Amino acid sequence: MDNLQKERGELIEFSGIHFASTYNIPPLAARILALLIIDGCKSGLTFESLVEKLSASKSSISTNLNLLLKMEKINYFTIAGDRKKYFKASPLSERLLNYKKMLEAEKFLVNKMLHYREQTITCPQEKCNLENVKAYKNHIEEMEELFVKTIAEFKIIEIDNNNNNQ
Amino acid sequence: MDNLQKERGELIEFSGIHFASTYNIPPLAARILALLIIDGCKSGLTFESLVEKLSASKSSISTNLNLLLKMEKINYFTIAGDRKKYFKASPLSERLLNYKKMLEAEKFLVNKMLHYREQTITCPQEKCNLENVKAYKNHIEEMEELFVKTIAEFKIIEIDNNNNNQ
DNA sequence: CGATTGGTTCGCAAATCACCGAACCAATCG
DNA sequence: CGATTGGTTCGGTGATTTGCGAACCAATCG
Repeated sequence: MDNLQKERGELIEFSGIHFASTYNIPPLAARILALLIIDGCKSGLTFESLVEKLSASKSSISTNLNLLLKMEKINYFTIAGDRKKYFKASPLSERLLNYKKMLEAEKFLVNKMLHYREQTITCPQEKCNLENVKAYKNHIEEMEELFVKTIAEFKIIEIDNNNNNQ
Repeated sequence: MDNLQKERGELIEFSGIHFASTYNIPPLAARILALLIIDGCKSGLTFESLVEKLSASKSSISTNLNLLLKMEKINYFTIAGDRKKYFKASPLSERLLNYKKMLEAEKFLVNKMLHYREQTITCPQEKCNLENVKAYKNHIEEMEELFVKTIAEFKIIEIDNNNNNQ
């Protein structure tokens, strides 16, 4: 019981650090995201509860919530006759999309590199280098395929889950 | 000819931005890395030439070179009877390793999350959530396999290339 | 109407970062 | 030996980031 609380604390802390560095977001935004993933999965968390749980100011919570919304890392829903917004983390499939975007950036770069290299081959060593870049590009494309496949699978699971819970 | 120079410039600029954000390194470090990938692939670049080409101070170049060395994004070799160090970007397989590390961090997180969730199931919706996380974990493991496979393939190509060029 | 609630916006202050110049060190050269 | 070369270390500074409080706004309540 007490142990579970400790586990929860560590989970939030670690998630926070992880999100801050991989998504390049401020620490508080990362902590909000972590909290929404861990505690907000059922019914979402309100603005107020985030202010309390993270003991941060209203302004900081507001700014960082809007940042996360714009990044589509979170979303919110409302209840009729209730002025509050209930925030939730985006489904896991969104997280996969993020990695996919990183791959796309890498692919774009590799393509540019390839185009440049093709025009500047002057010695056998550079030819090897070219082959290397081509192999790297191949790998990225393989990864991309796997991603597209998995994201599709995932979306189905998530829709299914949603239907079961309504 | 002139066009090629323009392409080179754009390539360096874009690579710089990409590396700075995906590796979380200072702009200058990112530009050094970009330059080493594009110009340094043959015979490496010296400290001096980096200072000139990037028109940065010796101290900044020194600091950022050491950062990149520590991160294993670059390496250097020396030539007998020459005090200079020749810096090169690490082979592409190193870049794959970086993505693998990110996956590992994500896996670690998901495992923690899973362990916590298993202890806190109280309603059917949470059960769905658990299934979701498990599916996500599966995906990560699939990706990891693909990585291990490709990195191995890559290492072979690289060793091969090296032998051909000696 | 005024009071309350839920949330935003706007400076501002503290902390951190990125880069610089100058002084410095260690190895080699003449 | 002193001069030069290749590179490091240190203190500082301007720019950026992160979070805060206070004032504010818009919607609802009594």
